[in-house]
Amino acid sequence: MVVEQPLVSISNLAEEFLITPRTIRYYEEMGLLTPVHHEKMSQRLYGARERARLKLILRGKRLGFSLSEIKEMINLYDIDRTEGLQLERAVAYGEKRLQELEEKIQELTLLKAELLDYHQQFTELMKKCTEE
Amino acid sequence: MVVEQPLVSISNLAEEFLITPRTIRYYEEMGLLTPVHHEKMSQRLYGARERARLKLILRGKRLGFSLSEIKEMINLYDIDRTEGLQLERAVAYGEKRLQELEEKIQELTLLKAELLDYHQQFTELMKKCTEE
DNA sequence: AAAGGACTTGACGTTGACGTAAACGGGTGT
DNA sequence: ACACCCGTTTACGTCAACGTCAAGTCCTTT
Repeated sequence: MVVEQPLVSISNLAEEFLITPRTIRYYEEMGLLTPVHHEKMSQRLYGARERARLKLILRGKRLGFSLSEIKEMINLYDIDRTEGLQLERAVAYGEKRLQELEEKIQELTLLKAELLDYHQQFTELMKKCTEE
Repeated sequence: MVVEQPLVSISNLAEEFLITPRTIRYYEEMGLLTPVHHEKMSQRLYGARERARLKLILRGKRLGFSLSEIKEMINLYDIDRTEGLQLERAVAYGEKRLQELEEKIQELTLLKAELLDYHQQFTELMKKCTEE
C-alpha cells in the first residue's frame, strides 16, 4: 500500500515556513536539502522528509548555529543511509555536540537568572516609586 | 578611600580574552564598550567595568545573539545610569527577553533529547555489531 | 497565438562581524 | 638620532547568508 505523498512547490513551502524561495534554494545549494526533481521537468518538489529537515534547519538557526554546523547535525540523523563504516566517529562527534548543547543550556540559564535578578530589582524599585 | 583600578591596554585585554584588538575596537564602534581615553593621550584603557561588559558580549556571541541584541541586553543592566524615565518600557522589554530565553532553553533541551536518543540507538547498534 | 504566472539558473548586491594593510605618532632602549 | 614597539585612524577585503535583479522555460488561460 503506497501512501500518496503531498508534494508541494518551492513557493508553497516557502510560504508555509515564512521564508523566501531563495532561502530554500540556498539551503539546497549548501547541501542541506535534496528535493525531488520532477521527471524530465525542471521543478523542485518537497515532501515530508524535506519538510522535517527544513524544520530542523530553522530551529538550528534560531538557536544560533551556522548552516555548516546544522548540516553536520542533520547528517548525524541520516547516517544510517551512509555506509555506516565510521560509526565510532559519528558517536564521538555526537557526544561532543551533546556536551556543547549542555553548556549552551547552562549559559542560557545563567543569563536568564541574571536578567531575572535585575528585572526583580527594577520592579521592586518601581513599586516604591508609585507607592508614595 | 579610592581603590586603585588595574587599567590595561587594548592588546592586554585582547590577549586575556583570546580575541584581537580589532574586535575590541569594533565593539566600541558599535557602542558596546566605552573605555577611558588616557588624558591628552590617544590610548584606550580598560577597567573592571569594560571587562565585565566584554564577558557579557562574548557569552552572548556564544549563545548566538547578534551584536545589536547584545547591546540592548547590556543596556538593560545599565539602565540605572540613564534618566530612568522609561522604566516601564525597560521592564516590559526585559520580560520579553526573559521569555525568549526560556524558549531558547526549551528548544535546546528538546534538540539535545533528540540527539541523545539517536546517540543511544547508535551505541546500542554498535554493541551488537562488536558482540558477535 | 499571445499573455500571464510560477519556476529555473546565473550573476551581482548587501549586511554583519570582523581581518588586514597602510600611514602616522609617542615613548624607550642603544 | 635611530630603530623598535605599541598604539591610533582610515580604508579596503572577506565570508556567510541570503536579497535582488535578468533572462529564459514551461504550463495554463483567454
